Amino acid sequence: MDNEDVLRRSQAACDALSADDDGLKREVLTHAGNRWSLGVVHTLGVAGKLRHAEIGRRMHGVTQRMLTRTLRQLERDGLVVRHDHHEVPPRVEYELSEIGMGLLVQMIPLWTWVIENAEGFRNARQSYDLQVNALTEE
Amino acid sequence: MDNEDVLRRSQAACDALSADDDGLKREVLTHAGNRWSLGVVHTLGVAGKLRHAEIGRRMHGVTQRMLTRTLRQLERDGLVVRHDHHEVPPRVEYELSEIGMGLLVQMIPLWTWVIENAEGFRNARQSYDLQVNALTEE
DNA sequence: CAGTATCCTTGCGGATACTG
DNA sequence: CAGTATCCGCAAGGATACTG
Repeated sequence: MDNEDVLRRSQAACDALSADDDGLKREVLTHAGNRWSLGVVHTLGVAGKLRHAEIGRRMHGVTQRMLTRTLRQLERDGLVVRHDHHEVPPRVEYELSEIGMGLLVQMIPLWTWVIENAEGFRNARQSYDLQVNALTEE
Repeated sequence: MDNEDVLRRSQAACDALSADDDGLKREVLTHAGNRWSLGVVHTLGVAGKLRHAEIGRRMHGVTQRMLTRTLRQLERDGLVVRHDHHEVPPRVEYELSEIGMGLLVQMIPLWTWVIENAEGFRNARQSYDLQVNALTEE
């Protein structure tokens, strides 16, 4: 993919995102950036079908509230399927949908790239913050 | 890339993101999900070097405040370079950095996929909302 | 177990007015 | 022109306690 190709394809993609009348696509993209979404998608992708508590155990730091909220959002976006077995005590399992698996696949190159460029982000931020401090201390 | 390969690579990527002590990588990902970030990155990618007002003109609906804020954030993340010519009246130009161009490239497959699956999202949301309405109206 | 309910803080997004 | 300053509403994220 050469430089022109990049621009042509990004043009097409951004046109489509701009013409996004109801904001649905941007919303999905935003949700993907939320605190726990990527972790849940990944966890379910790796492990298959999991119960609520089991997901919580595998993800460090998530509270019950945020896990429930994230799962509801992912379910609403069609990325996760909720299986309620209607038992007492309750047993509810979650798994990635087809489309959710698709997202997982699409996210991987981006994640990999972000990880590879982490040092660059850190350096950029440091020099930026230094500059700002120097200015405000004048 | 077969199914196992997907899982192996997502495992590696998510391990790296989980070990993200300072949250820097997640932060960059979150910023990419913000309202105007993608548009600015795209606009600069297509047009090259642009002035503040020129970016505003090319992006429908953005306010001065949000544009400035978005540019500051992108600059802090190292995705955008700010050229202040120190003239009166002020002339400031922005352009994508190398690393910013890299993000643009990485985002394209994801955007394309989101656009292609927009119908899926819409359907998922509709049936979800219908179910919720049916439950709360009981 | 799988959630709600409540309360809180933070930051996004936006409108409007002002300035070097 | 390229921003600040000030206001607002809203949703994300989190802590804690309670429930069928």
